[in-house]
Amino acid sequence: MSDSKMRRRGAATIDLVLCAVRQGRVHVLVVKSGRAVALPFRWADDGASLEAAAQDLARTHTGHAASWLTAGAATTSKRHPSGAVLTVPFVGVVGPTAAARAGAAWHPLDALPELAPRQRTMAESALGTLRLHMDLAPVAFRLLAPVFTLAELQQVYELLLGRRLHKASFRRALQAAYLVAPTDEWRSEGRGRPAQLFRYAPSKRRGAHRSVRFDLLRG
Amino acid sequence: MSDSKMRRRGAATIDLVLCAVRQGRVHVLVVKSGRAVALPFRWADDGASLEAAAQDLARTHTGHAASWLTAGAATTSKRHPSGAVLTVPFVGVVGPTAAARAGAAWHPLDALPELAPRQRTMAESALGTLRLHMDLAPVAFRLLAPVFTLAELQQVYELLLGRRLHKASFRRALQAAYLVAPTDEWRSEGRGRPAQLFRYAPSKRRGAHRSVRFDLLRG
DNA sequence: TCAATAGTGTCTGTTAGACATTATGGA
DNA sequence: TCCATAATGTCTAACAGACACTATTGA
Repeated sequence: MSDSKMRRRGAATIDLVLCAVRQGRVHVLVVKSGRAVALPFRWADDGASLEAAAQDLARTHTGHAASWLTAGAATTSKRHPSGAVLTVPFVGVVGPTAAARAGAAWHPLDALPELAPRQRTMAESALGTLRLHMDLAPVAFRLLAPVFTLAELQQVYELLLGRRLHKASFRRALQAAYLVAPTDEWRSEGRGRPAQLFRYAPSKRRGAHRSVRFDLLRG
Repeated sequence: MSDSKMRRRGAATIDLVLCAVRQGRVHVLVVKSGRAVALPFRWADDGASLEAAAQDLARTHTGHAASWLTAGAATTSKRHPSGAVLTVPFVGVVGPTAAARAGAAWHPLDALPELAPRQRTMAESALGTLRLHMDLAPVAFRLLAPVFTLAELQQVYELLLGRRLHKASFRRALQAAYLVAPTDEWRSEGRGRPAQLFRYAPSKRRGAHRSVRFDLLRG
């Protein structure tokens, strides 16, 4: 590899903010390097595409590729002594079952550990990035298992939007958007009536897929 | 400068999709190089920030800095023979009075000239980028002069959203959002009653700045 | 005057959100 | 049986969109 020679050719790094919902909160993946923690990052090799490199980061630390991924605005930094390098920040999501491998850990987004200033900024803006894309991309659904209850889906929407939604209105809007289809499975969660499981199944049929609107309030 | 040596250190290029509204249509700035046309681009110098470099591009070709600017997702390309380089695409807007300098020209976005495939993709996605940000950033207002009529503002919204809006509803939503303030100036445009001029003046006061919602249709 | 555009008040069908009720499981 | 959660029906205040009307200029 002839380390720094080869790798410096692209002169860019990939930083990844990988998000998942665990125990009702948004978590981000961090890697432990000695005593400190940091977001996963790597040098961009010349060969691979940037997105492939980011996916490789996700696979390395969780065993799963991100189920949705987007690149953010690149910035210059002085991370390397021999000159400025470009940092390309990625924001991705994985489902709730992806475990952190050795050396990595999930950390609540609303109580981040000590991070480098730039990485802290990236992590804090990740939620806004997800919110920005959730109307046009299936971000919320990629944070869930392939089948899910409507309560789980509503919880993800509430986490992304940062506010409580109204249950009946949420389901009406969902129905009007033709985004989910019921399965014939049900799941019993402790007490109470079992919930029907749904899957993500966007449909073009009649009604031209109105995007899900939520001015909804309260619970 | 010892050309390629110095400039290659960052190994990245800036591409700029600069947008403006002229004669009721969205235009993008292109530069003529010989017979072909291309989007403005330059190598990223080590010293300047990427955004500063993009602004420099705007100033070079129009004399004005972009009044709003955002960086998109970086991609790798093979533009340079000595290896892959990163391309950081910027999307920016300028007001309606910015003129194209010699060597550059405004071109309608809906009838683009022959461009390199990647640049064509960038230009075509620019409108989507503006639409994505217009709810959180004053994109629409930066496409206008400091003072403007409500008809002009509505036209910009219609261009960005790609559909006609309802006049009365548009103004009601605008009032509820506390985004504009009237001036004491009026402008007479040919026949008809003169229009009052407004300026962008977002306010936090009561009603917590509900973002402008438009499910509005028709004219 | 007429024509053209700006700006506003009123009406109505639609719907977000509140509320109540039924359904179905576990304890 | 009681409790907890799912799912759904009904009601109402709010509002998007339609429409009509007034206001104010140039021709």
